[in-house]
Amino acid sequence: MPQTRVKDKQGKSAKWQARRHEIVDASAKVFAERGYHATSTTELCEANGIGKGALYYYIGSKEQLLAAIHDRVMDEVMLGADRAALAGGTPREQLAGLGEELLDVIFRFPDHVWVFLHDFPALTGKNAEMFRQRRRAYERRVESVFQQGVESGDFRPLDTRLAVIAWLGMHNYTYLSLRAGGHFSVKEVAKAFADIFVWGIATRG
Amino acid sequence: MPQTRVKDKQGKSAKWQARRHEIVDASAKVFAERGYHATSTTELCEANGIGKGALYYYIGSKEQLLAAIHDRVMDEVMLGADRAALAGGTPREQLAGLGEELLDVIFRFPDHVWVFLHDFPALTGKNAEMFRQRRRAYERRVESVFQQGVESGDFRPLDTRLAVIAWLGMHNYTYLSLRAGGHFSVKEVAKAFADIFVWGIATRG
DNA sequence: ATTTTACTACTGACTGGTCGGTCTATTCAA
DNA sequence: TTGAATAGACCGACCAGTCAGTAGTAAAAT
Repeated sequence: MPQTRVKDKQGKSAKWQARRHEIVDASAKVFAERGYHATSTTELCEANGIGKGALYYYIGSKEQLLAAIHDRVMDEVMLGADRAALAGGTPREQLAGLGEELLDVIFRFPDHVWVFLHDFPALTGKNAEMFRQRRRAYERRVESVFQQGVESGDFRPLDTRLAVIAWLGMHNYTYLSLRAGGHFSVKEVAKAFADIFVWGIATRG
Repeated sequence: MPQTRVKDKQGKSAKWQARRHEIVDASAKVFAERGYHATSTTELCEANGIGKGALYYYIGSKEQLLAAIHDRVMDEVMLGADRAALAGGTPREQLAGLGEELLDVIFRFPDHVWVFLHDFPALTGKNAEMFRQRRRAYERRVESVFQQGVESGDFRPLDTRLAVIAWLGMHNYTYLSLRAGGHFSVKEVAKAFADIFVWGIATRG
């Protein structure tokens, strides 16, 4: 059993994993610009400066590449949710933390997120099922914060499902309008959104 | 110059326009289910029960069909904004009216809206420019309500651009989660969203 | 009343080209 | 000398769009 060439359980070296990672990231950019279905594997080869053989050596198939981009987004989103949960605080603070973490992912991985929110219907079979499960898991985490807030009396009684839809839409949709390095920073947007959602926009009476 | 066969300025009869309308609507459904790029013109023929010749006799090209679906959505959205403006009221009432009209379009034309929000990057040249202009025009209308509210003191001072992005995201994103005939009615969702946005979710102190 | 003309509405075979993916051959590092 | 890494020719399938032809019908001409 050789020890110099270290391989993981899929039988691939760390070097292979790193190169694959690079290719996934570069391809996400192309998908974000042209769309998944509209991007040919030949274009992916050009963007990565490699031939078809090398491309398929790393990605397996076009759909597996798409799934890898989705995984990357969900990994980051879940990590952000973990950090927000670890920070603790009142339901209001929890919600603000969750929002800032989500916006942070959207600003740090704009291409991946674009692909994630646009081309998920192209996933089939097991890939689609995995995607749906992870997405649902995240939505449940958000919903539980709303439920806690209602129970503790911090939030007024409300339909938590509708609140989740409103909150997710408000944050996710920024991938269309806001970019890193643009007019607003993550913290500014997160603050403004948390204020609107928690306190509303009406003047106090 | 014959008078019996009535044609419009494009030289097409009312009958032709009606049939085209049917084909646009049926095609929107297929695009929503399978995606614009993933749908072949042969599939569109099958869905409409016609051959290639007839399809192109009515649609001109695949992209013109896509543009027609976009026009249909924007026409309805603008009509809704007109109705909301005509109803008048305070900035708060204006905003609530605008939200209900927008959600109404999303519930009445779920397929068209799905295509509108998913496949707009496939529009090119003049089609893309027209789409962008109309979208911007609508966003300006929404923003002006926020500006009026801030000026009148009904709304607290806020960045109106960020507020528009938050408001649009909250409403538009429902196309993913909410369907007509589902658990919630348009009025329920509109009410819940207006309450959250205007008053926030925190309990009053 | 009947033929001719003109035009709408439509078919489906066909075209040039592109697609995702495979395969054989080759390079190169260890 | 072995196997990881790579190129690019190649494959069958499928793509958007075209075209020659035609059935049906309403208007015009006879």
